[in-house]
Amino acid sequence: MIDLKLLQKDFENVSKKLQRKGVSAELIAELKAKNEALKEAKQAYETLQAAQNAMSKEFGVYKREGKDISELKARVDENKVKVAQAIEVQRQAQEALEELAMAIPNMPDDSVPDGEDEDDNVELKKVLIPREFDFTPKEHWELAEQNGWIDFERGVKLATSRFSVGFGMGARLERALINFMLDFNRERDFAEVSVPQLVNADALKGTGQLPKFEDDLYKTQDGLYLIPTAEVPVTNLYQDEILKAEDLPQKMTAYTSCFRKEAGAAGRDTRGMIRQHQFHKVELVAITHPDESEKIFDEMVACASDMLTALELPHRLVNLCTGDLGFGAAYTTDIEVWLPGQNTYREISSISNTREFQARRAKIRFKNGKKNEFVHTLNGSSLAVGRTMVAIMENFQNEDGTIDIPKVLHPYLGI
RNA sequence: GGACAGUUGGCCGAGUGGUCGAAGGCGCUCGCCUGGAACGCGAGUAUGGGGCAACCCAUCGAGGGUUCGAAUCCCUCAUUGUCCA
Repeated sequence: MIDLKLLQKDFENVSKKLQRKGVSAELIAELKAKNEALKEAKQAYETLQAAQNAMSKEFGVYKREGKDISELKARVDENKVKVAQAIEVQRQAQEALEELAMAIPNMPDDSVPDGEDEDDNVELKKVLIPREFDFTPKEHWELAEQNGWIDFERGVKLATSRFSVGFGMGARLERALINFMLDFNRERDFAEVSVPQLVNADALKGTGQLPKFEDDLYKTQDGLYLIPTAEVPVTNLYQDEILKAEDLPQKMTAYTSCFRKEAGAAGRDTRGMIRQHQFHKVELVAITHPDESEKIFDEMVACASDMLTALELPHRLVNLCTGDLGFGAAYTTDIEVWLPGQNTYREISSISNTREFQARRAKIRFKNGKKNEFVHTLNGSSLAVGRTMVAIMENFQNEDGTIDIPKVLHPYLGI
């Protein structure tokens, strides 16, 4: 959630920044008006309630002294009606404000380039030079089927489209990658955590998936949701807590399955395992002191990029433009891996600094001296496991369709 | 699934209708004491919101109700423990 105090104090600036993110000026003005309306309603209620409380105290005195209370009770009863009305006004103002505020995205950092969509993202750097093929490289689904690694049809049989089944090396490689990634991250001081893969609505509100993106989530009959990313349970570990300054930063890594309806992606990446309803991902999450978040962001980007380098996978870093930036992010670096079969770079990791945006929603604070302040939260994939498999298949393929395994994974596969 | 018992501040723990945002203890902070420390003594020590401030509002697992007034009574839910199936 954006800082409503800042909105009041520096309306022009906040408005300008949010408009870069596509929020209309009218909506921002409305947010300010609703915030002011709530403040007014609160003050009205509190004044009446203070009177009510004072009279109630008097009541005790009257009773003790055996005085006649009928006149006092009449006054109190009269005020009570007003209090009830004021509460209702405040409740409505609160609801109206929250509904609006929760649907407003984070302000993009000044460093975020303007742009419509992914075509306007700015390349920061390339790492490793893609290999030259002396044959036409195949796409991963062909290789996956040829090697018997992935069975797409049986995935559909068991569930529906966008599900797949791993067999043999297809299954083993997945597990090897997960272990490799977790070990790699742990060596860089990201502590491993194992978290629930179903969460409640509060957790999803905390990280920003709810209320706006409910359509993309699988929901159970008990009101729990399957997580779309480990970012949700890991970040919310500290929901509604006040951390000690010396406990920061909290750097964590977690492996989970991720579940997404991909509601807005009809027709995109329908073949292969680029865009599945269920996929595996190793995630990095950091909870930091505000002064430290940019430094740790760089660490996270380096961690994911170095992991790809260790896997010998060519990739590039791009700075997301305003149009491609996620709801909660102040700025994001995507890492795109080279896919020779598709002859293009595709996203394999996305690292974001949300600054206070999630911390304010999830009420994650720390003691800064005497004062409680919001932490900064960051998250990033390192890496999406399925897409890493895709990248390995396409980059390590031989002319006969066999696939080599990156050296760094050999110990994990007993080769 | 059923029965019973819990859920109070950083922690432990008292509190069954008003002076309770909450005794007492531990911990922590500051001061005194000391060559320095321990001990001892004194003061302070929840969170959010509003106000320059005095101060005001809210919060005792969550939500609702009774009442002029609820940590305390009633209802629902969550959760923990123990026992039963």
